[in-house]
Amino acid sequence: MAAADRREQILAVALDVFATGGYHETTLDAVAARAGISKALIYEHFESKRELHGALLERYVHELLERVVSAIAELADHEDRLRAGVDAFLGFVAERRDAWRFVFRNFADPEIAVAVARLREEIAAMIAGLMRADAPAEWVDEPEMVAEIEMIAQQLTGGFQALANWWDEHRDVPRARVLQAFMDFAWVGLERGAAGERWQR
Amino acid sequence: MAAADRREQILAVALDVFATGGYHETTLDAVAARAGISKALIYEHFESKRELHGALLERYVHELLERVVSAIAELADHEDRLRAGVDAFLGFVAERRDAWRFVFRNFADPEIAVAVARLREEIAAMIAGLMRADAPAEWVDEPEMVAEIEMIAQQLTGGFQALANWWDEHRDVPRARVLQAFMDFAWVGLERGAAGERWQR
DNA sequence: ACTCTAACTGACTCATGAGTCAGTTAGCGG
DNA sequence: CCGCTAACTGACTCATGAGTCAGTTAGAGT
Repeated sequence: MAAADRREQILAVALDVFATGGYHETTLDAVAARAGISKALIYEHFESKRELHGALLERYVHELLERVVSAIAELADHEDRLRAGVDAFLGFVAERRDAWRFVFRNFADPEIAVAVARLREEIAAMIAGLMRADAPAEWVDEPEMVAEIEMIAQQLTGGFQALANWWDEHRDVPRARVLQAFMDFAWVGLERGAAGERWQR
Repeated sequence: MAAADRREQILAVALDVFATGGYHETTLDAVAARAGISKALIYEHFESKRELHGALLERYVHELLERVVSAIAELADHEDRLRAGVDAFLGFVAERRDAWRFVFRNFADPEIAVAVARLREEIAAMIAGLMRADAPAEWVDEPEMVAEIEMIAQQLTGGFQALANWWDEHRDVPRARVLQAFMDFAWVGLERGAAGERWQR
């Protein structure tokens, strides 16, 4: 078997094994066994367990981010951006089931935490943009309001993550309905915010 | 040192150590060192590492559940129940910081998964109750609507969890505001549902 | 002062899993 | 048919961490 093919096969098997247990729970012996090769061969392709794990992490976090970012790219309207970003995320969950589980299992990992924080900031900025449209600008930047925005962003991202994970185990539900469920839920809050109903105490 | 006191001390130290790393990341040697005792002494009080971990899990999951359930107990109105339950949960996060982190780190654990599922069902039932008030009863029990309700419940619980965790690192924000942020966010969606705006396609 | 026991320890065994190495095989160019 | 190298393996080392055991100490009761 050619080296490049073998490397890909090891990555594929490792993705699967890492996706069911976490990092500490999975052993390279198990990966080797599942791939039908000896453990030593894994070390021909990867320096260490960490490197193997890191290669997967980088590959799929990058892909996920890529999808979201490029989906958002040319959209200006806040609602369009949110919908497109979330839909792209759902696309990843739908098409890369193992990868999603793998990523989800590693949400504590620094690399992922950074990516999630980035998305959260994106959403926070979107909310701030909405608020600015209806409230005095300096109001929006006050620490009280900043905290308010952060809390909404936390709830949106946390809620979405839970929803995505639920969908992973209810694939019969069409993607469009999941997207709609999120938009309904998120947007009513934001819409209200946009209408200035909530921000003025 | 009396046996009962020592047992409590070990539990306290173990809570702290387990709360920073997960189960696999923490060693009993580390717990013993932090407690200033030998590892063997831990085994005088607990059968195994699992049992020590399990004792903590049971204690605090039980306490958390207790708080929520007893806060909800005598309330009938759906909004009151949601507010009281969430506030009780926040009380736990506020008063038992280490315990919250410990519990949070173990969200993958079956025992916790079961408890969370129970709370989620509680919320799903509440949503269904709201819907029933405004929509034909048989409509609510259709599989399509059941999925819809589950998705909302997922978002509520997932969003709240993220919010609670955020609060854990932003203690300066008053508890009442966190509660309000959640209620604002959740209730606009539910209120709309109650008004029958969303359920009739 | 003398047990007797509960609290406690240091030094062990044993299993597991990461990482290594001295090779063996297979297939391909000459 | 030979030899050369890339792919591959079995059997190892080594570190770590769970769990054990043969004791030692301290202090309460007589």
